[in-house]
Amino acid sequence: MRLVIAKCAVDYEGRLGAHLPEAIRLIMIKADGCVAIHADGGAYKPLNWMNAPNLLIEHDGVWTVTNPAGEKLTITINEFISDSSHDLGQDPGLDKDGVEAHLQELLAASPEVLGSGFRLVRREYPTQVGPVDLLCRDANGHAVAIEIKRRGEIAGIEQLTRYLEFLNHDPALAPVQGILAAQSIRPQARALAIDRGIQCLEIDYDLLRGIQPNQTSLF
Amino acid sequence: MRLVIAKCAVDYEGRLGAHLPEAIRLIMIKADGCVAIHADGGAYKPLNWMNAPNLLIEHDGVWTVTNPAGEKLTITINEFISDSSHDLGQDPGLDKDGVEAHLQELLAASPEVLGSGFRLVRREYPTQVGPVDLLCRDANGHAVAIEIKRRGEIAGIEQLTRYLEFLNHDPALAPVQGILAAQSIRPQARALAIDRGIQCLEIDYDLLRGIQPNQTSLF
DNA sequence: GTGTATATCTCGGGG
DNA sequence: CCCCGAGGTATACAC
Repeated sequence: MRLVIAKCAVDYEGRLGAHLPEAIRLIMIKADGCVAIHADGGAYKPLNWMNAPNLLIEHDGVWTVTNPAGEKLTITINEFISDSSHDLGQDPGLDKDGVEAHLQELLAASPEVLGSGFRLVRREYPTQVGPVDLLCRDANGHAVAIEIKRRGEIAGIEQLTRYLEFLNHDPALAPVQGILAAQSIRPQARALAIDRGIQCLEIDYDLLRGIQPNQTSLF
Repeated sequence: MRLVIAKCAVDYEGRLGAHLPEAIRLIMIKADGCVAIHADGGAYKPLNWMNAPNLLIEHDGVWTVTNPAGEKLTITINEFISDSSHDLGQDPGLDKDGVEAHLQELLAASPEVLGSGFRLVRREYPTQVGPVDLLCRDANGHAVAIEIKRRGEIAGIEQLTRYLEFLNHDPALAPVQGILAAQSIRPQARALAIDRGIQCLEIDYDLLRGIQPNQTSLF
């Protein structure tokens, strides 16, 4: 990784156009060739950037970064303040815990949590407007579509509403009931769910993680 | 801005849990106090981060960053390789060109592109659930709500659906037709649009930019 | 502060 | 390769 502190102006032409007037900034060049310009505020977003793969040409204080998509970043450097390089090596990567995928795995393994007698038909059940997280049958054999979220918000209800709209076009499934399953559900999402006849279920992630799939019916 | 290259392990506990095993990384600390951990690939996203406002405590090679929301980032440093600071000053900020607002300006100036005989009623027509990008009247004088996007996706159809729902409460407007105008429209968005009786229009931005508003009716 | 809409969104997965 | 959905989305703006 190369880190350059420099007084520079930056121009981007690609998906849109963007211009940065001259100022002192950090230019970060990573081992994979990607480039990011950072100001001294806002942890997350660079002011300008180019992702790999791309081509960096340094010529007389003007750096040109181009990529196969035809995007172009031009860095005009008027004063170098610092320039250093370090070999960081390969990163072992990030372990995450508690994302939606985990919740989906756990619920797929223990559909009883969603309702007594529930059994899983399949995960990621496809529709014309995207896949439903879980499709189940309830104790009476009726189809139930489950949308899983870490945080239940209005968008989740909208999403489930779309799926139900299309699932109910299929006579082999209709009528399909809907459940929003989330670790927490905001009052507005709950209100909208009630209005649309969608059931809300708050799921305790830690509790669920403790349930072994083959022990749910044991005493 | 302080830049530290160090062999470190990182733990985040907050909206989810995330763990980074020990490796050499860049730790970036900005003037506003926010912290970002970068590996040597992927220009945009840090591996871990904490946005301002937060509190950074350095204690014996263990850095603890906490914020008011109760999130916590722990950086355990086993070896410092480099540690430098620079005063970057205030950044003048970024100028952008070619975002949705531009498309809206161009379509507002040339409503004929949306349909023969279309005329503009107003931009950002207010409703209870947010402003409609364009409200027009078609050749027959019927109201048409236009939602403008660079890329037409499902969210745009949902948005327009909400607007239409409320616009149709107004007897002076109802019935209101809907159009999604975008540079490109995804198949799922198109499917949902058809299902809801919303029209899709793909707009050529470059072509539109070439049209002069007062020349559309000239030969 | 909450809610809503945008983003050069990034990133990863599946067909 | 495109398409789609999740994200610790972040960020800006209106109410």
